[in-house]
Amino acid sequence: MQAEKYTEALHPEGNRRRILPLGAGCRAATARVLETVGDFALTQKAGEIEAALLACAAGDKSALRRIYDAESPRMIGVAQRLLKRRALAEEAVQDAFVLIWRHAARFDPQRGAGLTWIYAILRNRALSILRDEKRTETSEAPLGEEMASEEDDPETVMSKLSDARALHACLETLPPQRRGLVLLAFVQGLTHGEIAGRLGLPIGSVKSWIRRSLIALKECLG
DNA sequence: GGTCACCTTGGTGGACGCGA
DNA sequence: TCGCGTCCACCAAGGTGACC
Repeated sequence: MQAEKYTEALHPEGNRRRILPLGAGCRAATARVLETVGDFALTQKAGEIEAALLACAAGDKSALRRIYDAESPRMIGVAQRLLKRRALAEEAVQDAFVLIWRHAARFDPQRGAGLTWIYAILRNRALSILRDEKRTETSEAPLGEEMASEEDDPETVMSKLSDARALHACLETLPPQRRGLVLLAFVQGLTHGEIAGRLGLPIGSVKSWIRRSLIALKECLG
């Protein structure tokens, strides 16, 4: 497996066990939220990630290592949020880094932020794994479905980034505190309890705010 | 809108049985 | 006796309805 091979290269000591839920699907929105909760690191790091991606495109393996060290814990958190299972989340992250390395040359900073590109690939890979899991559960699933590998193509991923703009616009309509809650829950992967603890709110309020915010987002998206 | 209580779901660990 | 698989109870987290 290429993914396993690459994970070995990234972590020769085999130490891959780290959980730190945090991620970004939309850099601008996330940066604003993180600013709200007092974390400026992401905005500063975004430039470093893009630089590392460009270095990867030039064949610099250490650059990929830097991205892995900086983002893999958060990526696992995001993937785990989607896939529920730690093992699948790690698999998704490994696959994502293989794709990132393979297609780094196609990354275009003019079309989107590096973090956005990385997390779009990760999210897409996680969803593909999720589909595969469901497919194995239901043997009668149609065979002619679109192959996951096609969607894994970063070019396709990049083209889909525009679809996120509608969601981004709808997020903008939410009050900042509500937007922050939604992103903390679904982008950073924090549990309701963690959010409640961090913001000093009753857990019931966190649940209600998230729920009502999601309803508002659904209405906004039509 | 904020909060609480209840229900559902998924993960985890221990107990138990079975076969080598 | 040991290893493995299955079952079950418990717990944490998410979702939802209802009350204030």
